Amino acid sequence: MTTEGRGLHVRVLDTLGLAITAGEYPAGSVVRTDEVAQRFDVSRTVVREVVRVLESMHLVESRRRVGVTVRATEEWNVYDPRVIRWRLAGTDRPRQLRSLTVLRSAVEPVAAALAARHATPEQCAALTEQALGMVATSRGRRLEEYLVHDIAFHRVVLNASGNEMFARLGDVVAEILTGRTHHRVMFDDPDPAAVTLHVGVAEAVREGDAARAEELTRQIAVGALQELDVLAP
Amino acid sequence: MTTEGRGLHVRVLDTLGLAITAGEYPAGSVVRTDEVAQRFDVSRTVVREVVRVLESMHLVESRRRVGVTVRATEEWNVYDPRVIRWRLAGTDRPRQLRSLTVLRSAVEPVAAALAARHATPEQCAALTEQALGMVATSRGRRLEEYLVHDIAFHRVVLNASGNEMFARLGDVVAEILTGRTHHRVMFDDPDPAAVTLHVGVAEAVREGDAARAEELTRQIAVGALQELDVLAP
DNA sequence: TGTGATGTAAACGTCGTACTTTTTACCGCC
DNA sequence: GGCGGTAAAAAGTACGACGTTTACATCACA
Repeated sequence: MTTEGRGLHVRVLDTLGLAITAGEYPAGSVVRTDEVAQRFDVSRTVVREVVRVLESMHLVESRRRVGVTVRATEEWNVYDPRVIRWRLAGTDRPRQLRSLTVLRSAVEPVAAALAARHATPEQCAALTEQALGMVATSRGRRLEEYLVHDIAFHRVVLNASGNEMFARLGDVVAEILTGRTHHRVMFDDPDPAAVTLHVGVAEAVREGDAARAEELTRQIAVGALQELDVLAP
Repeated sequence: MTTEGRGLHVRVLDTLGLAITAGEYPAGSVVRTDEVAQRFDVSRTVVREVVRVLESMHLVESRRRVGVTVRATEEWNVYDPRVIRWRLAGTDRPRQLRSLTVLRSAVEPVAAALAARHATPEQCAALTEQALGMVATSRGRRLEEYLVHDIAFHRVVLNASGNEMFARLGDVVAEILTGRTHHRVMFDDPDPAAVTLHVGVAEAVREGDAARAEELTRQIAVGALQELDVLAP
């Protein structure tokens, strides 16, 4: 996540956002735009645009005569992809990972059930293809390849559900899975049971068996939650 | 939702956001900042801040030499509270309401189960109080009062789940319930079965019966979905 | 005639400054 | 000690200038 990219204000935004979500500025603390401008060596115009974006994420609140005050965590727009990225990159990554995994465990089973009803033939094919890919790469330390299929699989399910709110969680799931792979001991292959479950979901969706798709996905979710308990008690 | 409120840029933001989410600007169409500035009679500075916010919501994309282009619906940050508000106020309100209700039906049962485990005594008390309030106002065209208790009830459940992602959906649920009440024929009282279910959830949470809390909440969700089918086939 | 290099202008990006508005805090007066 | 007015601090807004990128057209050359 290099932040040097084009756009002067992106650098400031990323740095500030990361710092705030990491808790470097406790709730209620104030920042003055002039200070920020000076610190980053940019014009006040740029800072103001950054503040506007931070404000739209409910991370801060800008008030005259007092400055830009950091809001309490409970007010943040925690569904904003950028906020999620910042928090996953910050200090309370474990907590965040747990929250998101719980969300997954609630949403994905329902999404799978809907997918079983609405998936197009193309989506069914894609699902099977990704499941097979997972099988093929599930042994022999091919974790990176496995990850790609895993992410693609869950994305297809969420998209096939036909619900846009579900579909937009694809990035979150991708982030979670990526994080899990990269933070785990890289020597052990994926759980064979999980692989089987994925194949089963693909089957169930293809056959239009909503109940089974939901149940199998629920088992996948349970596995993900248990895994979290093992890693972070 | 008057938009005249303090802040010159809020007016522009609200107007533009509403127009975009309402589909007045098809995906790919371009807007020029100078045009907007002239149209709203504000400086380009203000427009640029608005564009930044719109950009952070993934509603638009700003590129040099071409202008501000509207993104496809699939790219929007549909979890942003403001985007939700705009869409609920716009033309595809029914579609949006359905998406959100499905999301609710996935999340709330799990949240209720978690609440049964984690709710504090205070939260249990609040839950019972709101449920009783629903009972008390469930007859005699007291829909507005009923609505207040209904919203408070679901908020407490989501908060008591202890999961911040769930907790942040409180506003969404409030929006849905409000919309339902105000768009329905105002003569019929709430479904008595739903009231009973709420009382049951409060009970189950208080007793720590996660399974029952989940099941009852699921029934509430099913009811909400069926209601949608009746209103918008 | 087709293809590639080149130039140009259009739009956003950034900056600095000046001025306005709101809100807080302080000070003096009753 | 309370009350009101005034001053200052900080964000809000405006404007004008210049920088930067890049789509598009034009032209040269094969």
